[in-house]
Amino acid sequence: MATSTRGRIDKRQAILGGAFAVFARLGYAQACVQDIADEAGVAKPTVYNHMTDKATLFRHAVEAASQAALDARIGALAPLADPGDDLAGALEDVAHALLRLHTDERSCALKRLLHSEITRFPDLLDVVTGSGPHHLTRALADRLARLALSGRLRAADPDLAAEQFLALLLGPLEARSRLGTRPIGETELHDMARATVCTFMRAWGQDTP
Amino acid sequence: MATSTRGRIDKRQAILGGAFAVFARLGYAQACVQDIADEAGVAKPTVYNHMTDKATLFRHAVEAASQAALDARIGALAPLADPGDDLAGALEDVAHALLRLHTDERSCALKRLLHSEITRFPDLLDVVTGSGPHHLTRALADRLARLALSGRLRAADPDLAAEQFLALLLGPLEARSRLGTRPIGETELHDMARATVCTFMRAWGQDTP
DNA sequence: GTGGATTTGAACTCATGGGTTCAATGTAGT
DNA sequence: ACTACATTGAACCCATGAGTTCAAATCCAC
Repeated sequence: MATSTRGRIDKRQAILGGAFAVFARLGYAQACVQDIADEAGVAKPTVYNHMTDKATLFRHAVEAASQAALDARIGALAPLADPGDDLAGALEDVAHALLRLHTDERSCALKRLLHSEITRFPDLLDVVTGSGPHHLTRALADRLARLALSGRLRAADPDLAAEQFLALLLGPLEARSRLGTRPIGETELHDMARATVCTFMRAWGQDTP
Repeated sequence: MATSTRGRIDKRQAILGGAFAVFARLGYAQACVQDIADEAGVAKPTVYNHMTDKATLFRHAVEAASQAALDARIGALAPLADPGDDLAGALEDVAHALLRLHTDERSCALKRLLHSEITRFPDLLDVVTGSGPHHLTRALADRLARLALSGRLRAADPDLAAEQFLALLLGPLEARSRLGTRPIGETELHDMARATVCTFMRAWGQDTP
């Protein structure tokens, strides 16, 4: 047939990718395995050749997407390693990058899937605590602790500072994006990043200017 | 006995209540109408006597629960109408009340349902924008504007202040409650409220004390 | 009581979809 | 070329559950 089956390419990747795409589009219950197989360009028995269940298929797909999202987010913290002499500017860059990463299609879908299926798949909590906001908070706290040590931020409680920075940044997202159904314009993202950094520096910047 | 259709109205409430309970427990797709009828203490045809669809049943149940949640949350802002001379204390009371309201069983279930079914029921967005965080933010912004007028807060942008207060307060909830699957202790709630108010006052309190 | 509407249980129809089977058809490695 | 295995399409089995039908039971106003 004219299908794209080229030898022994690892179909597993195609299946996981297609699975996440379909789950993201339809949710767990509404996604049927045939749709996933079609999306992956693969026959249905092939899916069951690699994954025993629809459930484990879901788990693996979410796990992979979750890990990828975490890597990207932690990577976005890089400018804080050497912020130069414009700390607020570096924070704003990081804030904007994080906003972009949290508003893209896959991230919104991932968040929806986690929220909706967490009762049916309680073991996804391990994936979340392993790659969810907790790890990102810790990574950010590490950066902030360094900055506090060099006297550019209040020294007290970098964990709390990181938690509040992310809260200030990402909290308004839900309402503004209408639960992730509305894209947010680039200028609005910049405004949100600036407002976050401005308030954050008032609360956590070096006192006695 | 007030109306000639008393029975009808009673059953309708029971059905809506049971529907929300079952939807909250199982999600939309997994909840079957028979379960809902049982939960409501009613026969299945009676459900279809009041609601044409499983879908409209879901809509009405979510709408009712959403409205109730909004009323409670806006009610929790009351102490800000007359905060006395301890503004931080009043803010902390409000913060704590809001945290309690956002962590109870029904609120978590409601949030899960909205996130998971928003793609299948886009019209629920109207319910959300009508009774979701947006209205709460506006109500809080009104209170903060009054306080700013009397010189007890920075005057600039009460809308932003309200948005950031709620973000600081509710943003950390997601990670701490593990997506709503873990109850948060009373002392931890108090700590969160205090940390929020402390940071909020540093950023938005009257400058030059 | 009586009559009209409502509720009820049980059985029914029908569509969906998870998971399997199987014979035919590649595809690798040797 | 030959063998061992992966893949494929199509059909199949079977559980689940939405929505309906209907006769019997129940309720309410008058």
